[in-house]
Amino acid sequence: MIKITLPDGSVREFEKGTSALGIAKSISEGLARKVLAANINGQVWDATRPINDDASLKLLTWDDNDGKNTFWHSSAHLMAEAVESMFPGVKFWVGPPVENGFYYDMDLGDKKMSEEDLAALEKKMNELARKNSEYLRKEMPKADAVKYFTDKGDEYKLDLLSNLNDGEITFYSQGNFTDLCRGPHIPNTSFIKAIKLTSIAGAYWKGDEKNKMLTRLYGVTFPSQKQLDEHLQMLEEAKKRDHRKLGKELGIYTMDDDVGQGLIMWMPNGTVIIEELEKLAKETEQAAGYKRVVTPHIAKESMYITSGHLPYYADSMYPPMEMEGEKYYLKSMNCPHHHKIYAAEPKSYRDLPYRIAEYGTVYRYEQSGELFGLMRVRCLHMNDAHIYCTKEQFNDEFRAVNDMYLKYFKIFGIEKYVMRLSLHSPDKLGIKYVNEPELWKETETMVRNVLTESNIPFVEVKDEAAFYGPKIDVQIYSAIGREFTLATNQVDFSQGRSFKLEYIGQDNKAETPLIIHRAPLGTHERFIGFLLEQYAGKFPLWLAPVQVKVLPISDKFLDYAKAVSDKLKKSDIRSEVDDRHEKIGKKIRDTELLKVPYMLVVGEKEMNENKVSVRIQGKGDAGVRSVDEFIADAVSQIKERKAE
RNA sequence: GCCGUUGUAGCUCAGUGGUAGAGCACUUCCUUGGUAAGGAAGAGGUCAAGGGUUCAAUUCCCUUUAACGGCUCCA
Repeated sequence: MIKITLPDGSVREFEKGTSALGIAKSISEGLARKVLAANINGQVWDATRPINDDASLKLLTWDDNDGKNTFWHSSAHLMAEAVESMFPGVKFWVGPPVENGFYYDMDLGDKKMSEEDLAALEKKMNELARKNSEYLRKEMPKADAVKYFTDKGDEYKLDLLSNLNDGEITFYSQGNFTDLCRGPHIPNTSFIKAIKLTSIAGAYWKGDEKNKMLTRLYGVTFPSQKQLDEHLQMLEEAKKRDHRKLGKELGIYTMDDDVGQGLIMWMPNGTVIIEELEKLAKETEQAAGYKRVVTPHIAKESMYITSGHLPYYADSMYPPMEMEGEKYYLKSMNCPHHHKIYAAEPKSYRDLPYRIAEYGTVYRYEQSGELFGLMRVRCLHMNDAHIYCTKEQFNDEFRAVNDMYLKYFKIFGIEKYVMRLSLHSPDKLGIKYVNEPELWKETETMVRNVLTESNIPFVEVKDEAAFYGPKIDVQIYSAIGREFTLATNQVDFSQGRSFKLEYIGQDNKAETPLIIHRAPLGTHERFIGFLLEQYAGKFPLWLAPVQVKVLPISDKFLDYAKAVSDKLKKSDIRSEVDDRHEKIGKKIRDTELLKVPYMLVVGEKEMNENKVSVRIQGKGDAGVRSVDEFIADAVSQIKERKAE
């Protein structure tokens, strides 16, 4: 007999060699039908695998992440079985679960798979799933496994094997499919009730662009059709929030082939938002002791050699223009220009911290395949600033920048983000990172300490630093789930020396300042793209391009509507009149769809009493009020930058 | 940059080897209507661009270009 400790702490005895599934059955049949896998002593196991020693056990179902991942991993095997039956000779690489489903990478040889094959593959998978095939685990000596794949001519699995030790080799089979696999898997294929293959894509083998491109097939499965339907419904909803769709519908921005890829043209509505954001940034930065500067869009090659950017980023800069024997580059960052401003006048320690800010326009030649709506573009406007400070001042300065982020996040109601401490990778010193191991260590510790002291939760990621120092990135997710860096706060211990920046210390000796690069509002492009999705196009009053639309009941009240609108404009409220010859229902509908926060309906009653009938976007009729009352209220909401 | 898909009216999308269609938007007219779509008429397209096959190409093939889904990259 063995002793099994359950999650509630109770200990029960079972026959040696019983499985998690057997234990589930002893509790209830209903539970047993839901068990996908089990956590045994902290490790995820097959629910059917015999347990031979005392253990702690947690049964895993769809509601556990590990259970769900096991389900999707097993689905990937089922998909592979279907692919193998339709594409004989296919060689498989790996097929892991991912956030919303699973994929399998494969080499189809000279065969091609197109989206038309997906329906047939789904059908095949459904057939195979209904066979209730069990997932069978088999251990094998490494030598046998190597022989098996050598005979098969499968270089991919041989590559996987080369990283495994003897005694660790396990195979799983279901139906006619056998795969080298660590497992675990669900008990049998009948659990997989609803299947959707979502897309075909290319993916470099081992994620390295020098390697062969494999075919990656994505899918998602569920234990019931209802869950799949809900999932698909959710994806549809997410698409409605996509900033590219909303940006077009709301007249925020446009792009044009004649202008060029990734070059955003801000339309009047988008420009209003830009100006509001800049106003916020200027107020905030002025209060925090920043001075504003303005710098040109181009600079000579020599500056980017000094800065050290050219060797690292030449590929993603627009090629240089030649003028009178000099090469000029469009700037892809503002820092070098700002360093020149720092250097323009001698500095004493009394001048530090020296903080200069600019909404700088930079150009980056991003790879064409990476361009993505407003989130990844080639011309961007950065909420940039550089702080030059002493080592002693660093902590306070860096922390003040973090506080500024958090203040902004509160204004915009940003709650779903991840703070990422991005560190260097020691093996890439001198290649991707400046070769200063000691300074890296020192500054990384400084940054980590600021985060810890401020009680800000964060994750640490290696090999994501800037070439000149570690940084904190704020990671957000687009409506369709893509990850982006929204804002960034970086330490730079390198460029100060490259530019020979100095200040005279108390001891009358020249010192090099530390530099903080920061962009709490990121770029206009990415930030507004993010806001569009965050608000689903329903901007709070202070940001809304059109804040109020006055809707006359009929043309007879057009003059009154215009008078009301003019009065609003005098109080700096962005107001328009709907002067079309349409019925009020139509005007309301169209204004609702444009997500204008307030509609003021005016007819005979309102005109006679100098009032307006207020309607709130998405909420409906909010009653009659005097014009002055409405204005006072709106102005205070705008001034406070109220979230709603 | 790489793999795959797509490109038809301002927008969303049908359709076809014999020089194109809907809804919305737009223009004009009728209607002056009280809280999410009033009616009628009209205008609008080198069917992404270039080349090829064909008696004939928007449709089939090739190249280019752009967008989209991924991969790689992201100071």
